[in-house]
Amino acid sequence: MALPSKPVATSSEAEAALFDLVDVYDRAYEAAAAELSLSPAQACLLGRLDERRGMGALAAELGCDASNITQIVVRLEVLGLVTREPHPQDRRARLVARTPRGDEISRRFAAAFTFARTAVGRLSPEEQDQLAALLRKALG
Amino acid sequence: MALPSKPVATSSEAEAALFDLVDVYDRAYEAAAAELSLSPAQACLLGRLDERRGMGALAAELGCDASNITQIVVRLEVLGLVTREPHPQDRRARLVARTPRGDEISRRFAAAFTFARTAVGRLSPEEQDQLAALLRKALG
DNA sequence: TCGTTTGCTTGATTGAGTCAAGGATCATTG
DNA sequence: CAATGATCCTTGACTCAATCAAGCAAACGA
Repeated sequence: MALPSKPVATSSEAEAALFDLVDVYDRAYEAAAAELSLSPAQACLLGRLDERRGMGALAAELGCDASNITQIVVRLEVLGLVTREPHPQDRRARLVARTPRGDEISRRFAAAFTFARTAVGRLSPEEQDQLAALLRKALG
Repeated sequence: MALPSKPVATSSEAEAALFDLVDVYDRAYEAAAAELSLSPAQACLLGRLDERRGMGALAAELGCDASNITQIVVRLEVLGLVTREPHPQDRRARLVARTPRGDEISRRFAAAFTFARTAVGRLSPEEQDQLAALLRKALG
């Protein structure tokens, strides 16, 4: 399990609540991935393949090196969850697509990662709107 | 940079705001650590040493294997940021403590990780209370 | 005292992440 | 067209995080 991104000292109640939220969220994400024998990175990538994409697009969106994507995609390919098809127009490029089994695993991951749904579900509709508005304002 | 712990599909505005918050938070934490040439794990551990602690206590608190802590502490030790002192009563145990330089780096990390402070600071005091209450309720 | 538990380390392995370098293809331009 | 340069991706080398199995040494308990 990844070490929490969490300082010790918190100067306000709201900050402390943010810390706890992020911590619990990250752990829940990791646990949901582990249920399906995926790493968080694999789950993340798989979840972005509702439509097939190029390696470069994935790297840009996820903010990491292209060679990192290559690595993760290769592992997903070995697991039979994605394929790398040739790009019809550009023979340099590869399009990553989920296999049917990849679709199934992705669906099961979405079902397993209940944290956000559950947390939001504890609030009334008005509270949910409030929370969304406050977070948006806090995010600037 | 770590891949975001973020699904694509979000069923509500509040959920989407949570995703964004976690994503931005984690990246900010990583960036603040990088400013000081620390990994997130190193920054996390260093931040927990306001008082000296045993390896086991750190592992338990951070929810990982003791050998992982050993590894990270060794690197921090090489950097001159922590020491491992013998435990006065128990000769099996080691107490990890920050060096003066470790204190300085830790202080600078806390200063560099402005995200939570800044985010909360965008809210009025009443809004901060609201946010804290909503998050606590959502966390269950 | 003897066996067990505790606290930590070591070694091996896997995966994420970055960087540098290179091959292949595309696109442009002279 | 041919040459040049940019783009897309892969490979290799490396660092760090994380886990597991094994083991040592000290403490503890019967």
